[in-house]
Amino acid sequence: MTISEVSKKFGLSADTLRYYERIGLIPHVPRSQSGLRDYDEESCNWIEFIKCMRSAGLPIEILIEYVTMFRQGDSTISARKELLIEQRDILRQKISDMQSTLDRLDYKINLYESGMMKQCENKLFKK
Amino acid sequence: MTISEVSKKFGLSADTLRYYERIGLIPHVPRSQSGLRDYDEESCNWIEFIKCMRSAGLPIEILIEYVTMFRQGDSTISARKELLIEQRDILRQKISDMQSTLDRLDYKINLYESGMMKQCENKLFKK
DNA sequence: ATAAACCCTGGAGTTGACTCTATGTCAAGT
DNA sequence: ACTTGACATAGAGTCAACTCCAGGGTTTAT
Repeated sequence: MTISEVSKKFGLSADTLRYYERIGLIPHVPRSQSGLRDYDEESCNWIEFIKCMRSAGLPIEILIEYVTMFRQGDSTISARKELLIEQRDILRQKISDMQSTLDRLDYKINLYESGMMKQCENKLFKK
Repeated sequence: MTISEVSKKFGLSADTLRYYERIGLIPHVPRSQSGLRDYDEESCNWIEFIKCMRSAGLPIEILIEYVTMFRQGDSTISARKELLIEQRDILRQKISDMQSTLDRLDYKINLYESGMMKQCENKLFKK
C-alpha cells in the first residue's frame, strides 16, 4: 500500500505517517526498490494501534517507549505490561473525570432547556 | 483572596490564573487599591468552572466564546445553550472512544497477565 | 515522452496552552 | 527604615504534536 492509501484508510495525514515513522513511533516501513514506502500488514497494524492509543491521549513519548521495548523482544514483557497498566489507570481516571464534566454539562443544558437561566444566571454555579 | 490562595485552592498556577484573565477566559478580577488581585466568590466560581471544562479538554477558544456571551446577557442564552450542547456531544463521543481504548488496554493487559505474549506477539493485533 | 500527480528527505514553521523572565511596586516583619 | 517575599505587567520562551516547505526523484496517464 502506498502512503496515500494508508493515509485515507486510517485518517492520518501522510505527513503524520512519515513523522511517526521518523520518531520511531511505528517501526520502519518497507520500501520499494526506488525508496517509496510500501506498507505491509504489520505496518498497518501498528498504525492502527498507535492511532487508537493516541486518540485516547496516550503521549507519544510513552508509546515510543512501548514500541521500542516491543522490538527488544521477550525480555521486556513485564516492563511492557507495567507500562500498559500505568497508562490504563491514567486513562480510567481521565474517563471518570470527563464523565463528571459531562454530567455537569447535561445539568447546565437542562437549566437552559427549562428556561431557568433568565431568572438566575448564578444557578450555573450552584453545585 | 490573594492569587496564591486561589492558586492553591484550585491547583492552577498563578501564571495560569493571570493568563486566563488576560485572555478573557475569566472575567476581570477585582483589585485592591494598590492593584493586587482580590478574588471574590464569583471569580472563584468562574475559575472552578473553567478548570473543570478545561480538564475535560474543551478548547480555550470555545470557553472564551461562552464567557463572552455570558457577559452580554440574556440575548445570548440560546446561543450559549447551543454551544454547550455542541461541546457536550463532542465530549460524549470522546468518552466513548476512550472507553473503547480502555477496553482494548484491558484486553492487552490480560494477554500479558495470562502469559500469552511469549507464544505470539502478534496476538496484540488480532482484533 | 512529457506533463501532472505522487513520493522522498531534512528542516523550518505552526498551534494551543501554558510558563518564564525582566523590571518594577507593594506589604509585613524586625 | 529596610529587607524579604508576594504581586504587577508585558512580552518572550517552551513543549507536544503535528504541518508545511524547498528541492528533487518517480510513476502514470495521455
